[in-house]
Amino acid sequence: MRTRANKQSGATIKDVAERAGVSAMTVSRVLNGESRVRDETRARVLEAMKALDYRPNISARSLAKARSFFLGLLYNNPNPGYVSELLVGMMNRCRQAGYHLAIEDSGATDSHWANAVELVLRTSNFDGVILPPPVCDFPSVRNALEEMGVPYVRIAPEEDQKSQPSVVTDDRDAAERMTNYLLELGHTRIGFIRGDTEHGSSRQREAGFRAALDKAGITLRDDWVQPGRFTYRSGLVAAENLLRGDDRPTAIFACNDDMAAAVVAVANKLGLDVPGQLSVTGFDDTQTATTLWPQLTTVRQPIAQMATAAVDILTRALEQGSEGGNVEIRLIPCELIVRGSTAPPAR
Amino acid sequence: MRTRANKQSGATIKDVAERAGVSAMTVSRVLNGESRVRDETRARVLEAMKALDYRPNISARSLAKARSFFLGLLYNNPNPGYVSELLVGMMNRCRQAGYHLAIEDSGATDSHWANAVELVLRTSNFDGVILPPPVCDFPSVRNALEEMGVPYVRIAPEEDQKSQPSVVTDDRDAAERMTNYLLELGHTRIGFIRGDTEHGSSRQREAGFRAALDKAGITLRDDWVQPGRFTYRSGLVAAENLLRGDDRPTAIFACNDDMAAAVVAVANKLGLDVPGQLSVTGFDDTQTATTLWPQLTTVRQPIAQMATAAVDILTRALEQGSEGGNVEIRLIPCELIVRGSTAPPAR
DNA sequence: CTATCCAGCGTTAGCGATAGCATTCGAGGT
DNA sequence: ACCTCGAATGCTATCGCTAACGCTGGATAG
Repeated sequence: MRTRANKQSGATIKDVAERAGVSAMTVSRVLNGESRVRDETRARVLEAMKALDYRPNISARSLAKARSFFLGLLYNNPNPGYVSELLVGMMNRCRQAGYHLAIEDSGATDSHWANAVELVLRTSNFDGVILPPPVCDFPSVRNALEEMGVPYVRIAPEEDQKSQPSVVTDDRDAAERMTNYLLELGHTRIGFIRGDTEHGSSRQREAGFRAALDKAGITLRDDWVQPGRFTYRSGLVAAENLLRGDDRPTAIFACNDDMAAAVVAVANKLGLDVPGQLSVTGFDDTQTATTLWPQLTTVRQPIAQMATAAVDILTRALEQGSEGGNVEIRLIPCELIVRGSTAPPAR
Repeated sequence: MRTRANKQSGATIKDVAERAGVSAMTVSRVLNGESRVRDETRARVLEAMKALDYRPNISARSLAKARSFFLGLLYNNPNPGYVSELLVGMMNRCRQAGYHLAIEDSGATDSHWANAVELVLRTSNFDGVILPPPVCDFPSVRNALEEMGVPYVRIAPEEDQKSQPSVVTDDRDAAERMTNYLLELGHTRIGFIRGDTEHGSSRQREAGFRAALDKAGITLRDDWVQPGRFTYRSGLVAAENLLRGDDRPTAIFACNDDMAAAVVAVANKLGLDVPGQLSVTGFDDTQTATTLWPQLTTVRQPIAQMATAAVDILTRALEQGSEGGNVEIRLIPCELIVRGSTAPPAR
């Protein structure tokens, strides 16, 4: 055939073999870094590869090895900063491990994903898949993956933390620490803005927040807990509800940085000084946290590190096949970052 | 062989063929939606596929067709918001066109990329590659791609705009329009913060800015043009230089939103009211623009749309092979977005 | 009534690489 | 001198799919 549109217009493994005076198998061995090749032979092969500008055909390799060396990231349009960091962490480790990373989105909710995932997997043959939140908690996605026998690792899942390999954080604990920090500053009138209820982390954070208040013996006012959806816009509404009137909190714990940014914006509009009259805390330490004035006191999730860990777990599992019976869980702790948006309450 | 680690533990095309009582070739035809199959036969095949839960092996197909149906995005860690929008636009079109998107990063500069790109292409067999800024202007990357014969499309390139398929914007014109808007508000004392000189768009924007001032007969003070690198931090420095002392501009044109955010932050620190005492404009309309208070007057680049266009050009070129001799260039215009960060100057 | 044509399908021959043995060959044991 | 053994390499059969071409039988043209 030898189409000219064929990418493999260059040399194939056979050409290299011929030129080096060995069999194709030996070239393959050199290619895969196997040991049973004499140094001199290896040198000849390498030279031939260079001379012919040989490039192995990945599809052929994938077919023969029944591996694609592609990992899929199935994500659901969360925060750009979050995704961006995920990608950085993943790509680093992928490169090290000799994998490539493909991304698939379906800006839809749980139900839409069932089909989307099926379609993706039908046309892609990923060796494994990584599920960040909130996709990691979509039952339909997990079902589809399990039915198709595709290994996956979840990042910061809420459900079934122990049954499947995953990377988890200590959101709850971090939220408690953050709240304690506010208490130590002297705040007792603290408002709270929830995150998207679809995300398990929202519940974790609220639990930590409440636990800290409980331990301090402070009763939380119902109207000081406002719903939010992790978006700036939802934060605006929540902040207005919390700050309207004179009987307002002296500190607000927002479940992520974007909503905290909204709180700062509303405070500015109302002429409230941050942090003089109102302390604000965020969560995630995304770029937003340092793009504001004042910069946000927040909790850093080492997202890139989590992503790296996820790839790590996945590739390791792939290398050792299905034998390694035990599911690997890795805990990555959060860190409290104190910046300019918090101060002791005005008296 | 029939490894059990083999993904293809399920049915192959032959099994389907057998069950449907046809040849494998016919199944392949059904799979690829070719027409020369009787409806009844097609139905039998489809049924057999469903019954056996058949999933085509992508590697085998890629090998036979000499196409991978994977596109690569080579990016260089710009702004998360930018990347995020790129991804959205690309993935949508990719899905429609039956392609997958893989991303590759090498948080390095031009020189580092030469090797990185080679390595990537040696281990990936993308059908084509998309180069957003600033990678699109790295000669080493383009050379590598051309040597390896991999088609590529550039987004918003500065060099060689006409020699290769690309998606371009009217940065220059948009900057001029933005400047005119400030002039119309009555500003004559306008400061400017440059972007990263590695990005061609920086120069375009500055050119547009200067052109508008020229036409209005306003001479630009040298110390009112400050360097910047598109980062928030560089914006802080630039803003402090512009705003220190009393003889300061009444408006500042920052080359992107993050730097504009920094200007707002510095203004707040100095007790300058935005927009009352200082108008600020950004560029890109990233998330930052609406996460601030006041929200930024800025220029929206329809990034997602540009990304879509890039995929479009690339896939179209791939479908028609190397025949379609003419290079496709698509221009996507920017849009001026007026928000709260600009107002007439105080008198 | 025969030649032509084409829709509909099958056969064959790869695509480029790797797995699993088979083979060779020299070193060391007895 | 014979045998065993293991390191280095080759042979062959796939991996699953598709391109290219070949065959068939009925519709159509003349």
